[in-house]
Amino acid sequence: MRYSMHMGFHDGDASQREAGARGAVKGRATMRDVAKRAGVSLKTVSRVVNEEPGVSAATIAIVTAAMDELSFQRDLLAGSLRRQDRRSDSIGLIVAGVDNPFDAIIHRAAEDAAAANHVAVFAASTNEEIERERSLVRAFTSRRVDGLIIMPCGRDQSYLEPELTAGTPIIMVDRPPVGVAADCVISDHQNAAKLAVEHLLAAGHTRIAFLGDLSHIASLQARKDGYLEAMQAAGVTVDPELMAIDNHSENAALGTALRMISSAHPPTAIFSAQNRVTQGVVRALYERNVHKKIALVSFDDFPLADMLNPAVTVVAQDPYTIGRLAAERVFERLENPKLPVKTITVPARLVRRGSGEIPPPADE
Amino acid sequence: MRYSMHMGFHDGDASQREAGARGAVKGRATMRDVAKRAGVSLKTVSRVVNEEPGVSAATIAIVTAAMDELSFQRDLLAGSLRRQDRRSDSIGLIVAGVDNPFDAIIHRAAEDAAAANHVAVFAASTNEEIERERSLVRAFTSRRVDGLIIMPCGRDQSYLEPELTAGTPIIMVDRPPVGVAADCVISDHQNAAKLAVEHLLAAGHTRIAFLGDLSHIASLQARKDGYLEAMQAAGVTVDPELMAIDNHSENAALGTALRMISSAHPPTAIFSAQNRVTQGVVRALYERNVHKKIALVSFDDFPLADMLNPAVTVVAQDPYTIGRLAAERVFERLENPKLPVKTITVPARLVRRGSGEIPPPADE
DNA sequence: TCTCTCTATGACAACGTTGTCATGTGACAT
DNA sequence: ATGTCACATGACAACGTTGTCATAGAGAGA
Repeated sequence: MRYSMHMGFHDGDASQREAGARGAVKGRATMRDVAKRAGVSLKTVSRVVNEEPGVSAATIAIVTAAMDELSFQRDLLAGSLRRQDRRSDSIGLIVAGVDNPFDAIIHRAAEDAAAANHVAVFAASTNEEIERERSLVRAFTSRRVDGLIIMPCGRDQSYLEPELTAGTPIIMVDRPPVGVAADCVISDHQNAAKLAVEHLLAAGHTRIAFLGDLSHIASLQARKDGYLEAMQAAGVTVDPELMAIDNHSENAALGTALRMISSAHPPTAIFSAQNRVTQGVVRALYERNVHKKIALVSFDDFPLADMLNPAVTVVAQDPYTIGRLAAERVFERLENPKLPVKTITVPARLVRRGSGEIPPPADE
Repeated sequence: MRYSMHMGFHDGDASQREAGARGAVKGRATMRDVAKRAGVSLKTVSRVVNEEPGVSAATIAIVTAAMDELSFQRDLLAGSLRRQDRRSDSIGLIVAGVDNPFDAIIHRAAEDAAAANHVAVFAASTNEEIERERSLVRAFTSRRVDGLIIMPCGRDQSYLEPELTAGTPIIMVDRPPVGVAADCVISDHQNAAKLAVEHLLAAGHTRIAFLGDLSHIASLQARKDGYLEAMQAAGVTVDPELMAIDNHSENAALGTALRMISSAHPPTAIFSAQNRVTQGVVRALYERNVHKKIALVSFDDFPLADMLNPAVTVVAQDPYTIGRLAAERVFERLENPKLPVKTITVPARLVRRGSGEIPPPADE
C-alpha cells in the first residue's frame, strides 16, 4: 500500500558480468543515470518508480526499459531520508537468543506479520545481558527502525523514554517492561505457573522443587510467584532446599537437579520454569533413572517433548501468537501513535502428557 | 573501528516525557540542532560524533553536553548515504525458516560475527519458496545491505548476477549456488550421507529406506546421491518403494513412514535426510512400536535426540561454524572484493547413539 | 485569435549526514 | 614587524531520493 516492490528490474542479464569481474565497478545505477539514458528528467523516473499518476504510457515504457538495461534498483535508504514520513520500512526485534526455539518462533511470527507490510526485520540476541539490550536498542534506533519488539532482560527499561518520546513504537514481549509505560504481549506467567503447581499438588505432591533460570528476568519472577502462591494456598511449606534459581544454562540446571535428586530429602516432583532448564532436568532424571518416579512439569513446550518416556507435561505458551500480536501492534501504533498503552495477555495451557501425572511414592 | 557506538546520549531523563505524550512530537534532534545549541557549526558536531581529531577538549565537552540534553542520536542511514564507502553496516540473512533449529543456529552465528563488526542483521525466511527467495534479495539489496548470506532454495541463482556485479558480497550456506559463481559454505552432504548409509550397510541392512524433503533443494539431491552411491558400491539394489522425497512437512514424513512400515516389504532401516523429516519418522516408529526394531539414522542433529529410546544416531552438521564462516567471508570480501570465489566445506560427523546400531532381523 | 484549463514534465530544494576546502587565530621563528 | 605554520573551525557541496512548484504545449471555449 505504501509503495509497491517494483517488479521487472531484477532479471539482469549476464552480459554485464565482465565489467564486474574486472574489479573497479562503476557502481550502482541511480535514478539520474536512468533519467539520462531515457532522456527524461530525474523526477519523471521517480514518478515511474513510485507509480505516480501523470506519466504518459510512452514515457513509462522508455523509463522502464532504461531501468532494466541498467538493472536499476531504487535506494530505499535515500528515499526514506527524503520522504516526510521518514519510514525505513524496517523494524527491530530483540530477543534473548534467536536460536532459542521459543524466541525463534516469535521471530518467525514477527517476520510474517512484517512481510505483509513490506517491512524487513532486524533480529538480535541479548543473551540476557542488560548492557547488550541497551546497545542493541541504540544500534537499531540509529538505523531508524520504524518500531521495536523487545524481550527485555533488564530490571529497568526507563532508558527507552527518549525513544518513546521520539515516537518509536516499542512493544515488549514475554516480559512486562519495568520503569516505563510500553505495550506488552505476554503469557500470564504467574497464573500459568500456579496452575502447573496446583496440578502437582492435586496429585498429592508436597515436596515440589522449583528450578528457574536467571533471577533478573521478570517472567521468572512471575513464575516463581505463581509457584509460591499455589504452595501457600495449599498450606504447604516450601523447603528452601527445593528452590534453585539462576541456572544460567542447561548444564547448570543439570547439576542442580542432580544435587537435589541425590540429597537426603529429594523432591517427589519438579516444576521447571524454562525450556533450557527443563532439558537439564530431563537429563538429570534419566541419568539417575528416576524419570518414571519423579514427576515433572515444564514451563514452555519443546520439540519432541511428547516422544520422551514418559512424555513431558508442560505449560505450553503460544509464542507464534505472541510474536504476531506484537508485530501487529507495532503497525497499529504507526498508524495511530496516540493509542493508549495496552497489555495483551496470551493464554497458556497445561498439556498433560504423563510426566506430570506421576504420583508421589506411597510412603510419603 | 569504523565508527564507535557513541556513548552517553541514551540516558535521557523522563522530563521530556510530556512533550512526547502530547502527541505531535517535534521530531528527533539532528546535528544541526545540536550545533545550534552548542553554538558551533554542524561540521564540528560531526567531528565530535565521529571522534575525528582536531577538536579542542573544551568544544568536545560543550557539544557532548548539547547532545545529551537533546538526546541526540546520529542517523546512520543519512550518514551511510553520504559516506563514500556507502556502508550501511547491515547484512541480510536469508534462510529456509528462522524458526528451524538448524537455520536458527546459523543465524545466531552470523549475528555474533556481525556484532563484532558493529553490523546489524536482517533475517528472513524463504519457506523454501523460490519466488520468495528472489523477493527477499530485492528487499534487502534495495536497503543497501553490505552483504548477503543465502540458503538458496531455487534451482537457479543466476538472477544474482547484477548484485554480484554491483559488488555486493554474497555467500551461500548449506547449499551450493546454481548458475552463478558465489562463495559457499557447506557440509559435504554427499559423503556424509554415504557414510551414514555405509554404517547401516555394515550392520547388515539391505532394505534401507530414504526419506527426504523437497526435491528442488540442492542439499537433498546431494544427500540422495550419497545414499545411492553407498548402496551401489555395496551392490545392493534400491527398492524404489523405499525412496520417498518431497515430504514437505513433518506430517507428510509421518505419513510416508507409516505407509512404508506397514507395507508388505517394510524396510529394516531408515535413512532420514532432514531434521523435520526425522521428527515425522520418529513419531511413526513409536506409533507402530517398531522404534527398537527398525534402525534409524538422521541427517541433522536435533535437541534431545540423545534422550529418546533408543537415542537417535545422526549425521551431525556444524551449523554454528557454517554461519560463522559465512559471515566472516562477507567481511573478508568487503575488505577485498577481488577475492576468488571459494567453497568452504565444514565437516559433518556420524554420532552413534543407538538407533543406527539396531541390527536387521535374523531372518533377513 | 485569445484566454483558460489540463496534462505531462522538469527545475530546484530538501532530508541528515560526511568530504573538501577555505579561513581565522595565535605561536614561533625570522 | 613580518612570514610561516599548525591548529581549530566553518562554509558549502554532495550522497540518491521525494516534495513543491513552475512551465511548455495541447485542446477547449469565448
